[in-house]
Amino acid sequence: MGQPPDLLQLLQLPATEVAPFLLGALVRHESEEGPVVVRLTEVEAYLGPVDSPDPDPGAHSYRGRTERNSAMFGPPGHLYVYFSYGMHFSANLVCRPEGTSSGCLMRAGEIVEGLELARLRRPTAKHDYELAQGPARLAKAMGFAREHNGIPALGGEVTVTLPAAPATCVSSGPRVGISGPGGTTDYPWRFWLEGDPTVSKFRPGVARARHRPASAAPKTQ
DNA sequence: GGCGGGATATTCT
DNA sequence: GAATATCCCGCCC
Repeated sequence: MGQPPDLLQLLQLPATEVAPFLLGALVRHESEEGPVVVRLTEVEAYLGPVDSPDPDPGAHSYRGRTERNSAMFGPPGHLYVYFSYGMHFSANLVCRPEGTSSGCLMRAGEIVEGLELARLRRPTAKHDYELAQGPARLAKAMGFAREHNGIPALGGEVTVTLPAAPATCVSSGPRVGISGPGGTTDYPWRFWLEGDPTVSKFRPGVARARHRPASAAPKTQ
């Protein structure tokens, strides 16, 4: 028996409408090493390219389809897993019909099954609430990596199950780690379960001073 | 527990 | 060449 029709139907909608319903959802990944299940406590919504009805300057797909982001243009209910900062993976659940681009970034959650395996994958976590406290941590605890980009998430290796009832105590605010247009309070598309200890700590997406090669030092005159 | 800085590779300009 | 949907470590409260 597959998913209740609710979920696939829900995933036809833009991520901004889907996101709050994903709070409390269970995401199960059955790998060769064993199963791990996370209960989502924090997600972020991303919409589409500049020339779409819902342009989103913070979205990877804002400048159109590329090899990297093509999974976001694929069918809803699949994963978009991307690699960033040269070392981390993060996973999205793709929304809206094929050919359009929208997705929900899984930012944080509580590991509710497969704790031992999750601890092995995240040896630096001092507490269990840190195992999936952040998008790259969640992906690592779940075992999501490059090979999971574009695979179905509604059955098979990965399964998403909605909670019996939509979550209460949902808060929303600006997205994390995005600076410039699209990153500020104009787009309050980060959703989380208020008070849950597994929700990631926000660091405001302000541009911190960056390491720069000496050759790129600012001109003084 | 909160900060500052470094690390790392893929992408697009 | 520069930015990035981030995390970890060391240090300081």
